[in-house]
Amino acid sequence: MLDIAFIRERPEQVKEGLINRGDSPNIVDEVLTLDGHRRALLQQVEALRAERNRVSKEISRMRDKTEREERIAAMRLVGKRIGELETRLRQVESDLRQVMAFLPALPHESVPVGPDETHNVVVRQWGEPREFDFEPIPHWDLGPELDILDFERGVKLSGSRFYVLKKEGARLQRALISWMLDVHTREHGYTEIYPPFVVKKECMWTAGELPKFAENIYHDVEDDIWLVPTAEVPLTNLHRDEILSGDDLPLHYVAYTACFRREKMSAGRDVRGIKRGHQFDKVEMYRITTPETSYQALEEMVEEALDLCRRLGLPYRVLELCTGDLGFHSSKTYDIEVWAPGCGEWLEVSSLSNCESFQARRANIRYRPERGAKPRFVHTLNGSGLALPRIMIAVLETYQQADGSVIVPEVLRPWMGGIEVIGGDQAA
RNA sequence: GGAGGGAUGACCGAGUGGACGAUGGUGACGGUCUUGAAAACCGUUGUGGCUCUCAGGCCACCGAGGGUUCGAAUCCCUCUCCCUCCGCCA
Repeated sequence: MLDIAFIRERPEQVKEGLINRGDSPNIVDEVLTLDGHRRALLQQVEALRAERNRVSKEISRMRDKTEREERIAAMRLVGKRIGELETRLRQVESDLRQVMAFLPALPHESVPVGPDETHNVVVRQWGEPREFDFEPIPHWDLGPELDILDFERGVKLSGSRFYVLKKEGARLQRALISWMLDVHTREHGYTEIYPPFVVKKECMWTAGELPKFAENIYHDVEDDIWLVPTAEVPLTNLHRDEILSGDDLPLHYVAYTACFRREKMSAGRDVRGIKRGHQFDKVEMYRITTPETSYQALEEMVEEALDLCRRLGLPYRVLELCTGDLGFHSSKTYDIEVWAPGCGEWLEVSSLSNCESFQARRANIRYRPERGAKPRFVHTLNGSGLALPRIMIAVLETYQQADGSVIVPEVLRPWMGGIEVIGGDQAA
């Protein structure tokens, strides 16, 4: 959600941001028109309410019965008028809220301007893709051959885009999750959170998922409860409607959740393998900061996510998303991609965003810089640290051997019960 | 699932139609006193909106949303959440 006062004062700047994103700027004029109506009505209503308040107090003190009756009759008319105006005001306010809800976050000035993902900029790169002396095979062949990944039974249970992990496959995922959580909590200073995996509709709206992305989220109609598409949703809502003390900031949270997405937008794409399932696991980093420190925090989060990739020995590149590829609620985003030699592509394993005050406004999360000072909106940041299926793909494909076995990266072995190789002689 | 009780400011808690944005207490902050601290005493201690050069003015907010009324924290309706007891259960 954008600041209505800001839109009022700098409409051209808002329009420019929308155009750079590839959105229509017309919505700004719509907002300004509704805002004008709203304020005009509000002034009328408030003037009448002030009159009613004043006269009602007088009535309570009146002795003269006739005069009293006269005033009550007069106020009855005023009340009726107020009621009419309030009805119109409510309508205008709800229209305005509705239109505002579709306004995306404005891109930060440092974000490269461009229409689509072809204009994203590679800002960092690390590691060399491994040289193979045999033809590396994709994980959708590797997994079933090792008997750690079962697509047919996943489909039998739940339909397309579902799969079953077994044996060391399941264990590898569990090891990765535990390891990531341990690194973030012990070394990067995060507080671990285990949130609900389903939330109320309100939480989806707050996080910016609704109303725009309703068709991508599963929900239960009977209880109107929604399955989280990312841990970012419950984490954003953790401090909803709170005024934090300046001393509390910055807050660093890390949470593991399963994530559920209907993937209606990408029907038919990436159907092979575990790259894009309806259900996937993710460890999510989340920070709440002051406005002054949020961009520094974003760089730190990127570094923390890259730290994991380096320890796993996975070559990566970092993309700075251009304005046209930016997510709805983000002002600046970096994507981290690792190389998967089997399927031969860069896989997005993390997306790190500074939402500035966009979510904070929707969620009404503020902080008091110091005692007695006025509350200000916080900045919120989120980033995967990391997304499991794609890291699994990269690990399996990168560390595969000619005999079809997979070497377990050294950093993970303590979480794998000491298993060094999946398949081969040590097969469980 | 059944029965009952509740939601008021940072916290506790009073308030059942008119001077209540809200008694009182706790905490916090400032001050007096003190060598210092404590105690005691005095004072301060909300959020948002509209208007506005400033000072200020006005409006709204007592879980949420409607309604009754000249006037609602207070009465009515709907919803949400919490608690207690019983039942069921990983």
